[in-house]
Amino acid sequence: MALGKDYATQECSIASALEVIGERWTLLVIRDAFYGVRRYNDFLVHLGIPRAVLASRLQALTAQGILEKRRYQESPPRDEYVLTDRGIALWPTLRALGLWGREHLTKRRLRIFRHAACGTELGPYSDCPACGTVVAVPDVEVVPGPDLSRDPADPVSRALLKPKRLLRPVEVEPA
Amino acid sequence: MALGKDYATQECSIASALEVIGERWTLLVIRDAFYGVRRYNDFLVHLGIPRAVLASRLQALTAQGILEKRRYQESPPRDEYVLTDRGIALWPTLRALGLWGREHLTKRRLRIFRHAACGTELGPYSDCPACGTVVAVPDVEVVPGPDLSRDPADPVSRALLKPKRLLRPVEVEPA
DNA sequence: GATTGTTGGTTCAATGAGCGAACCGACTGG
DNA sequence: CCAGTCGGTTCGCTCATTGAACCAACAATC
Repeated sequence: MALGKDYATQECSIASALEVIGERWTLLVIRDAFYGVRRYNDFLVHLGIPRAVLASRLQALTAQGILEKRRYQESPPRDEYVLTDRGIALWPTLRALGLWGREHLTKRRLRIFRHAACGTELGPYSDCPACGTVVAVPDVEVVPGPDLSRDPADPVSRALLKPKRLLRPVEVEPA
Repeated sequence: MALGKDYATQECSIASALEVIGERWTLLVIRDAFYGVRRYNDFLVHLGIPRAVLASRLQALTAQGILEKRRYQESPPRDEYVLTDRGIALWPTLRALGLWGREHLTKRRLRIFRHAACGTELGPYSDCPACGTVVAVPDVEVVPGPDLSRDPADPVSRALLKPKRLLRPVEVEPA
């Protein structure tokens, strides 16, 4: 919220959190990072976000230590943005938000999250009902649900149709 | 948010959720509702939110079925806003967000959430470590933590210094 | 019965953030 | 040499947010 003044006066960790991740688009950028999106252009086409806004969000998230900018080739110089531990710690929030949206708004099963080790669908707290443990983020597998469109327009969405683990880089085939 | 166009094209329950509760101030209004704030003026002084924005948010949340407008006296006609079941279902999201903010940003214990029945501090998923159950929202007690200021300026914050259960109306003493 | 205060708003001008389109520099591949 | 890609920046336009002022319905006080 643009560091809008007023949240600061709230003595509240929720307000502090919103100060950092509460702006428009920010949480969707982070969601995409969990799905393995790492590059400027992939965020761009997948989110349909204005370029200037994306640049601003990536910079802010990097400054906050939620994303890390990492050089992955030298010539031409190219960077990718990956979640830090602090960013990964947002998973329970995203999970709770997605579950609420699914149950109270969309009522569709768009994506299913499973324990990669055993294939069991995760409980609301990213727990594996079969193994009785809380599943770490890298061990979560995302698979398309029955209500997800099978032929999306953009290449990133198409790449995300393949089952994959969270955080693993998505493989976008060049147009 | 603002029903900005683009979230709509995302096939994602997180995006849908953000469409509804992602605007500036919205989640803080909901947080206050959990804390027992119910009246226009109490939201106003506690949040320091512009009047027009508060009116707009309350109306939107009511339209979405997250808050319910309820007449509590006839003359003069006065309404209060209380959380519906759909609103109460946002508790895990708020809890996750607050925990993240506390651990990665503020690093202070501002408020402590306990199981009212046994007094045990809640785990990250609103579970009671002592009883081994997930604690329902009305059974959660909020008490001020060691790092919370003891003499806040506004009367609502002052009223919230008393331990109380979530959702129970806060008793603000008239100025 | 006139005045003041409380509650819950609406209206207004000024500012700031988001938007889409255009542009740009560094490089690659043909 | 030319076209194309990637990761941005710049530029107007529009729309949302802000803070201050105003307002209507009533209650309590003088």
